[in-house]
Amino acid sequence: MLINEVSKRTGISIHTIRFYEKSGLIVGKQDETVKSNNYYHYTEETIEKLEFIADAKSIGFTIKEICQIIDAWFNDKYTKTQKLEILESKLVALDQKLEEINDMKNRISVLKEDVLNDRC
Amino acid sequence: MLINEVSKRTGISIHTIRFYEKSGLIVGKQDETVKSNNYYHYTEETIEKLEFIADAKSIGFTIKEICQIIDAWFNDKYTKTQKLEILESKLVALDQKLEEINDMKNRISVLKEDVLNDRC
DNA sequence: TACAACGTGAGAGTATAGTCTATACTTGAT
DNA sequence: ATCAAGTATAGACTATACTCTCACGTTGTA
Repeated sequence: MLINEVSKRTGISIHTIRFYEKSGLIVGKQDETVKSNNYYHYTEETIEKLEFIADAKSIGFTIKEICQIIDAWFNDKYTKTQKLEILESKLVALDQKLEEINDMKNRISVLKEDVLNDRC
Repeated sequence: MLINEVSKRTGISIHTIRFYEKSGLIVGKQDETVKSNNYYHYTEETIEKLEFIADAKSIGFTIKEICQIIDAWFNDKYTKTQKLEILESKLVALDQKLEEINDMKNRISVLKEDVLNDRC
């Protein structure tokens, strides 16, 4: 499928998709047999990746980190052991985030109590 | 205390502290009785705020959001009801983040299993 | 009194993650 | 054949959150 369809299916703008391609998150293929244009073609894999990217971004992963995860997922850039290490490190980071968020919830709850009881 | 001490106690650079002051997150007071300089003086409240800011930033709150929380905490800019609404909305946002992070943990665990079993 | 260390304000520079514009070529429907 | 809509490339622009530099005045110790 062409970029327009990818954009429509994911809700991610064409500009942003191109930006992600430049950043190495996704890869389109040009059809060698067609010489009149240099249009990029994308597959279902791109859709999957873009959906993953959207979720990963919303929880605070940077593009570099997302790139690592995608490489550990789709590419042969890393060995099996390296892939497992990368994924494990992300799980550890997520556990830490869970903890930090729970701490923050407690702190804000205390603030709320303080406001409620005019201690603030 | 002066900015240098604030910086040393919080580990936040003087530049960043000034940036936070410009952004409205913290406020220093100039001593009116001293006319030879215009040094800003900070209190323990500033230290508390800066520690809160560091934690809030690390879980993904933007400066605008942190500003809102601090105003709901220290300022009289908002009514009691408004303060409670702001704090409640942040708690809801944090609960949503917890959910998203747990979802991402599951997804990455699946990827890990796939790599482990050479399905990837 | 010299001078290093500290303080201020203004503004330039950097990194990240887009977002938009301009130019030019291609495709597809009429 | 025409022309709107789609595509590619390069590069400019924006927002956020710093980070650094410069110029210059102040303070405190030798």
